[in-house]
Amino acid sequence: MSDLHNPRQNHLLDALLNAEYDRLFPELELVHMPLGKVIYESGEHLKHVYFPTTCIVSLLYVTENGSSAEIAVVGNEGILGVSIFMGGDTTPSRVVVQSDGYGYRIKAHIIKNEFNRAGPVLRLLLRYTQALITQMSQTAVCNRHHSVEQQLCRWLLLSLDRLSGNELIMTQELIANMLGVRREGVTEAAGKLQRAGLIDYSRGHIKILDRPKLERRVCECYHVVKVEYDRLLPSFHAIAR
Amino acid sequence: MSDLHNPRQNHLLDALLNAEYDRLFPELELVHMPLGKVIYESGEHLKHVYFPTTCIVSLLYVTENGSSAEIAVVGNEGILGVSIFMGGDTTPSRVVVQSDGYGYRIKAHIIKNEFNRAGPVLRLLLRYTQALITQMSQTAVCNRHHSVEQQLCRWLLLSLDRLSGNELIMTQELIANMLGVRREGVTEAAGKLQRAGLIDYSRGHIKILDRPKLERRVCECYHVVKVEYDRLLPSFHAIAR
DNA sequence: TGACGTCTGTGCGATGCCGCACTTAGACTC
DNA sequence: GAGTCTAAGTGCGGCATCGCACAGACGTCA
Repeated sequence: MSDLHNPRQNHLLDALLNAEYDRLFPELELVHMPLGKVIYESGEHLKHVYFPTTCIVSLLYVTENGSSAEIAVVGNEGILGVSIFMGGDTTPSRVVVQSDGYGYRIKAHIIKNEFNRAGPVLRLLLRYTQALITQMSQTAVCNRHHSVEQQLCRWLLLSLDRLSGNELIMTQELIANMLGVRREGVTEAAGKLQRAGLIDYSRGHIKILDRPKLERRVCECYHVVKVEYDRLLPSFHAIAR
Repeated sequence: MSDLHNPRQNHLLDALLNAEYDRLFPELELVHMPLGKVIYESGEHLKHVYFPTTCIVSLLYVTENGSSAEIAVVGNEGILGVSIFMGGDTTPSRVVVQSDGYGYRIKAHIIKNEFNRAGPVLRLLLRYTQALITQMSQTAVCNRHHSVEQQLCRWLLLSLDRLSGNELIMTQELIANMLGVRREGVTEAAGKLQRAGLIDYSRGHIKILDRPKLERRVCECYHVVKVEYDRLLPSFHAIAR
């Protein structure tokens, strides 16, 4: 495997002790996760958990009339498929790749076995799950109280935190689906940010020009979640090792 | 202790094997949970988990400007303070009693010890936590896409499911705080439901007259969550025993 | 180079919710 | 029975977002 791809790029895997890492390593399968790929369909029985390394993935809920809303974003800080070890084996959410990249996956029964050792892996995964719960809750509040523009800022920052560069490949149409708003609403909000010099975009490419200003314009929701992630998963090494 | 109060009124406690139940029983402390009582303040270090029996409790997130939104409802089907065993020891949410009643609490370190046995109690609590995650996620979607009236129906049904009778003690002002909308918005929605003969209310007393009609008027969110709870925590006995 | 498809911008009326102010109506107290 | 308090109803202007329609603008590929 090339230097390009290394399981330790995922923060959770990187936090493991050598003993656990060595047990899991042979079971890790590198997978390409292309833009738009549906990792789990709503209600589907989950066969693997995924540890994203360079991709970003969205957890979406889709309503009966076809509209959708993003519940959470997961990148190299996290894991997909928590319901496998939480005990449900499936969830009503749909999981879609939002930014092309790679990740490692591992068969459900392997991670379950590891989890059932009730050691550092269990503790790490549960702490991550709690951070995820915070993100979901804050999303609910944000949907209720904040403007499209603020939510767009939040979304950009969430994505940026999980990327190496400062450019996103993403159309306004797709962002609108994530946020559960109209495409025109995103156009308007993005236009404002562009005019203010915070971002620059064209035809599916978004460049972040001024992150500090973006952080000042975003609603509190972004910061609340970030603080909670940092608190729960600080130096990862301190938790699991 | 009178027959009125019995820990087995809480479904999670009721699902325990005798071995686990007998270990926990001496540690259970009956507590009155009066309307409006703040069980946990946002960010506070949690000292107990609570198993509601006759009360109903709301998980709220409060924004900087003072507006709030309910993230989830917990009654005798659940437990409060999941972050204790998830590993965070605290959460950014505020937890407030929404309907007067009782519950049992247990010291944090006791439930942690039990959890760390990695047996049926752990499995039960994690499955419950997953159900809770579903409720939170669906709340986020509902906040985004559904009308105040639909959300009021959902809220009424969620409360009703956790009560013995068909009457709620709750002002429209408080409901508005839970839903994160204006009081007048609730007045309008409740007026419609009353005129349609689904409910009857006056000065803080709400009677549900026609539950089936309420279920037909509610958005899908209610049903999605209910189905998931039933799936994850079916006959509780099957899980833990 | 030209044609087509996709992405983005704009204008419009409709709507649902907001914030505020004020009224009406039960319930409780003295 | 009068006064007081709280819960609930109503009216009005404002605003954000919606749904729809259509017009440019950029890329791609023949």
